[in-house]
Amino acid sequence: MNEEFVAASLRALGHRTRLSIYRLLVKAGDKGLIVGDIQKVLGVPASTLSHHLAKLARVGLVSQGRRGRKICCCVDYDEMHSLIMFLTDECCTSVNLESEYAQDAA
Amino acid sequence: MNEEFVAASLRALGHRTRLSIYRLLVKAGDKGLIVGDIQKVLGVPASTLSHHLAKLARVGLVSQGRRGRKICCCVDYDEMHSLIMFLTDECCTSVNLESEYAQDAA
DNA sequence: ATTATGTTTCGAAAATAATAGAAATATCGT
DNA sequence: ACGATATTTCTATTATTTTCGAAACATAAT
Repeated sequence: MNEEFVAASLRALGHRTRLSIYRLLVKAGDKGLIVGDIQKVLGVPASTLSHHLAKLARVGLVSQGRRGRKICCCVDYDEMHSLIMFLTDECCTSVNLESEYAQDAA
Repeated sequence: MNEEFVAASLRALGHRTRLSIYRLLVKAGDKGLIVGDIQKVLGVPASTLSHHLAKLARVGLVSQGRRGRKICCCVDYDEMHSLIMFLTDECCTSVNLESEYAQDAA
């Protein structure tokens, strides 16, 4: 996770609609959500939604897979964990680092 | 921390230069850094840097205070902690959702 | 007061991102 | 093969962001 990639990931999440999409997918859990269902919930035009999903997928935060003629979207938790880890380790005080070290110590 | 504010904060960090600025300030620690010093390290024109700092300050990730004719910039760790907490609680695994479903089931 | 220093605001250009309708693509059911 | 459904790609428009020089502003030193 280099700085450029982290910035791109944060930028992907740093948009109202995309953050809503992401949180919706988190709520949906492992089985994910069909693009059409996301559209119904958020009321975004199909092409706009597709554009936003592509942006989330490009940085690996969301994965997509075809299921018949529908496409299922899923959160990639590893990616979010890496992101949170970066923010915690590289963008926080040593207070946080202490707790991490504590885990190592324990 | 509502969704709109979180999106704005992520957007503020989702830019190469601004993420570099932020990390630089984290490294600097509690005493922070003078704008001019940030400029020397990153080699960004003064007006551009000022614009980026304003963007980080607007969402509270960075605070600025005048010290004589210089201006000192400091990371606001609470803000970053809130952000990380949001991502952890609202954008992570179903561990959280289970507890939600658990409420329904209970 | 004047000058030097550090930073911001102004203003305008260039780059990037967001939006969405229409056409294209992929798959299913018949 | 054909029509229906789900989604993407194309294309264009509009909106936002980034960039940075020049001018303005604030403070300090003389």
